Amino acid sequence: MRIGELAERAGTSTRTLRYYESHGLVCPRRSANGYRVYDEAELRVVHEIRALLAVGFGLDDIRPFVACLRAGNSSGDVCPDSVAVLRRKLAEVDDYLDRLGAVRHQLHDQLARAIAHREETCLRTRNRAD
Amino acid sequence: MRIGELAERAGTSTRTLRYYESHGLVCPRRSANGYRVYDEAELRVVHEIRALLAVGFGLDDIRPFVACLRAGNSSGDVCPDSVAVLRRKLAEVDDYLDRLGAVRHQLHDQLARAIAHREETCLRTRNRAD
DNA sequence: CTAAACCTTGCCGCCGACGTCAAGGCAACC
DNA sequence: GGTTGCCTTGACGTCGGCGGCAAGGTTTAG
Repeated sequence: MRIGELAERAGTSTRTLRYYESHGLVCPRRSANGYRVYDEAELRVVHEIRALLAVGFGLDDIRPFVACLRAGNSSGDVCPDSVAVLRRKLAEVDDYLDRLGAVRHQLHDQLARAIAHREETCLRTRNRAD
Repeated sequence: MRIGELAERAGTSTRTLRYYESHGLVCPRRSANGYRVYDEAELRVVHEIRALLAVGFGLDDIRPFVACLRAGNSSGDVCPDSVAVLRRKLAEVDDYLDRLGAVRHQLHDQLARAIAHREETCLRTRNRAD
C-alpha cells in the first residue's frame, strides 16, 4: 500500500504520515522508484497514534506504544514503558483537572459578584429615580 | 513612571508591557525624548491583565475588562462586555472539564486493563514454570 | 570624558502538529 | 506525446505570549 491509500484508510493526510515518519513513528519500505510502501500492520499503528494524539499525548509519548505494537502485542498499552507513560499522563490530567476546577470556581465567583454588583447599582439608580 | 519601573512593580518585563501596548491594552503617554510614561492607574490595569491571563484568557478576551477599568469602575468585571466574556469563558471551561474528565476516565480504564493484562501474562508464565 | 543604566524600534526564535505551496520525477491511459 | 494523478524532498506559515538580541539614542553619576 502506498502513502495515499494509507492516508485515506487512516482518515488523515499524506503530510501527516510523512511527519510521523520524520519523527520515527512509522518506517515504510521503499519501492524501486522511491515510493513509500506500507504493509497492513501500519494501519493499526497509525490508528494507535491518532487515538493517543486525540487524548492529548505528544508524539514523543506515543513512541513506546508504537514499539509495543511492533513487538507483536495485541495492544500498545501493555509494555512497561507504555504503562509508565500512561501513569504519568494520568497524573498530569489529574493535576490539570484540579487546576481547571480551581479556575472554574474563581470564574464562577467572579461572575456572581459582577452580576450582584450590577443589580445593586441598578437598584441605586432606581432609588435615585424615585 | 517609566516602563522599567512599571515592569518591576507589576512583576513582569518591559518586553511584555510593549507587547500589551502593541495589542491595544495599554496606551502610555510619551515624554519629550520618546520614553513611555505611565500613570499610577496603569499598574492596576497591568495587574488585571496578568490575573486574567493566569486564568486562561487570551489578550483579545481581556480588552473589555481593561476598558471597564478605564471607564472608572472599581472592578473590571462589572461591565456588560466583561460579563459576556466571563459567561463564555465559564462555559468553555465547563466544556473542557467534561472532555478532560472523559479523557481521565479513558486513561484510567486503559491503564487498569494494561496492568490486568500484565498480571495475567505473569501468571501464565509462572504456571508454565511449574 | 566615559561608563553605566536607562530607553527606543525591529526582527528572529520558540513550541507542536501539521497545512500549503513549489518544483520536479514516475506511471498509466487516450 | 500529452494529460492526469500519483509520488518525492524541501521549506515556509500557523497560533500566542512573550524572550532575547541588535543597533542605536538619552540621561546620570563619577
